[in-house]
Amino acid sequence: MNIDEPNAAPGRRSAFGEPPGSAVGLPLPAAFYDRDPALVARQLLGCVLRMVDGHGAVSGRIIETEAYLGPHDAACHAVAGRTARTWHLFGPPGIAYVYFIYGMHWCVNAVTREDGFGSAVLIRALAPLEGVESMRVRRPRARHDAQLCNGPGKLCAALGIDRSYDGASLTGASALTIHAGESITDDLVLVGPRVGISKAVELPLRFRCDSSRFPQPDAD
DNA sequence: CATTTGATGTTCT
DNA sequence: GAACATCAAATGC
Repeated sequence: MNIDEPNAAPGRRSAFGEPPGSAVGLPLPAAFYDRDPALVARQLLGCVLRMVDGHGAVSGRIIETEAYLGPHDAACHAVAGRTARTWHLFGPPGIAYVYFIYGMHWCVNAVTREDGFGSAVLIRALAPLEGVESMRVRRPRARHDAQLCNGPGKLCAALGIDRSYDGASLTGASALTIHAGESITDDLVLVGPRVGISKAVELPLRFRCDSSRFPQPDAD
């Protein structure tokens, strides 16, 4: 796979037997994540975050991300150093950094750059792809399917991501993975400052795209 | 519609 | 003790 174009057509479809139209590709390799988190955040748009448990696959296309650059970035958890909480944020590229926020929500990041450097990309929103029924069970208060995964806490609830996935590999051979998906051209990408940041520079580090342009999952 | 507020607990100052 | 990479219900138009 060419990590500079992870969603390019060749090799996009995986051999894992996804239903036709799921557009789930190969798991992204660790080298994909061993780069500038802002670039990784942009290129994760259109890729697929996927959880496989005893009940089957639950997944969604990534439609919003946020980059956290490193210890020099006042909004990044790495500013506090490598503590028990941020241990995996400083881990090798391609693992998950999962943390608990506001007393009730989990958030999942893809760790970027080399082992020992604390930077990551927060996965902020998904467009549901597989396992919508499981998502509805896990998020009974969501009134519409469009609201199952349209926030960082919501998508962790919908996929069942919690502390037990902190430090887990995202690159394959595990329950939680990120796969190549649909290519997102620049004209579909909206860029803005990070959400809810009072400190730190207001660089355009948030990336999002509209889910309506993607192939829709098969109706139930 | 938009804006405000309550829930809830960990982390850091 | 305050802040927090949030969510959903309640309130105000």
